[in-house]
Amino acid sequence: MSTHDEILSLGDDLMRMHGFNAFSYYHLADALKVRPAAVHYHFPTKDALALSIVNRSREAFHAFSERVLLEADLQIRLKSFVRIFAENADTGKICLMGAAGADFYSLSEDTRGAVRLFVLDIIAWLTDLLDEGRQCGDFTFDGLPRTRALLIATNLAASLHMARILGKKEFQSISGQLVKDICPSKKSTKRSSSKVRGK
Amino acid sequence: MSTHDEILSLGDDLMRMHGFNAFSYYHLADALKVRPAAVHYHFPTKDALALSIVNRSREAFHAFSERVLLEADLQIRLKSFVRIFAENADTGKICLMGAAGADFYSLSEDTRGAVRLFVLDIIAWLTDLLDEGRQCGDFTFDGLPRTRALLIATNLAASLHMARILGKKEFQSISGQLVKDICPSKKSTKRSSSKVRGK
DNA sequence: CAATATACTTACTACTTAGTAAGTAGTCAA
DNA sequence: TTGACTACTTACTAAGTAGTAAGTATATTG
Repeated sequence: MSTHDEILSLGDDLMRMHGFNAFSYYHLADALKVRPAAVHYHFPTKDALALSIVNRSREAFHAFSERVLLEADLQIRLKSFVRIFAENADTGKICLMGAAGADFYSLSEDTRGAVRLFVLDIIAWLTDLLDEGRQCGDFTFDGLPRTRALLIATNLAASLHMARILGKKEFQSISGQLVKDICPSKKSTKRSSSKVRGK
Repeated sequence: MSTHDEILSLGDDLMRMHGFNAFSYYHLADALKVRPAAVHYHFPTKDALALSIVNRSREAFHAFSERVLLEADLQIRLKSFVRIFAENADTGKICLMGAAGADFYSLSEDTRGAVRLFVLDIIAWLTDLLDEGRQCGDFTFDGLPRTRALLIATNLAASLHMARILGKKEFQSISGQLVKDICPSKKSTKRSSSKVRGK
């Protein structure tokens, strides 16, 4: 991998592990065994780096959405989406939405715009998946597909914070129930369960 | 208010607006019209300040949970909880769970422990509310009350990120649907809505 | 009235930070 | 082979960082 791409990859890791204000050109340079000025050569300002990190993630999500089209089952598509977050929970990272949202006011207007487009892409993809899934009976939920997409995205994003604070097992509880909530099963319905299950 | 308390209040604002690594002793001192050393007098290290900020929020939540006991209606208690987040959405701040979760690895073990206790308090309170509410028919949901509490807490936490990235209106959509999801209404059920409502 | 404690200030240190300017080694094309 | 281009390096600056040491004004108390 080129130095350019290694900076982007490490920058993404650092941004989602420690936050945009918690790493410096020195940290990047030191880890990649180059001088800080080499990082400035590829990304003149820290904001230029942030912008590239966000756009790289956006491209990665486009690649994901193309890849997942090979899978016909909509429930499995959803689970593939959840798996992206599960991998981050394992490594202790949060998602870019969570990281960029927390550091939002440290970013330039351009970078905030890129974050906005990135999140809109995710919400649009999830909205379409849910809409299509409800029409064919693969998913069951109340309200607008877009609102449900926002609910699921916020669940997954903050689950990564929960995994850090309370432990990785919490991610499994949250994401497991989240999938159950919208995937209709044969045995149980919303109403019947209100008394049989305990605390 | 004393300088000590003003530092705590402003520190809390800055931590939740810009992040733990995005403000300095100078920022605090400058805003409060004192010298940076005065801030060190009250909070010798930045970590001591972070710890106090977290414990202050925990105490504030205890006060909230006592206050809300005056309200008998469990649905209204839930809405009071949601209102705390709505106020943050308005001012552009995120919640301490979201902020401390993002900056988790910049905090000391002691402070992380305090964050854990703070989040556990919230989850315990919400779990009890949901459990009691399901038993008396005020709330309807699948799964364990604690899991549902985690789902609601993560929804609200990341909704504040969404409010920053996509706009404040998104918070209303998310929190509105979240409340609808568990508050049984007379007219609509989970199943009947799957075709009448559009995208 | 003297001693003590509180809540600061001034003055400082050692270090980190993003960013720049100028130079260099290697490649590649005309 | 010369001249440009890429991908760096060395060397530097100005500003910001957490944290410390010593001094000071003002109450409070024995």
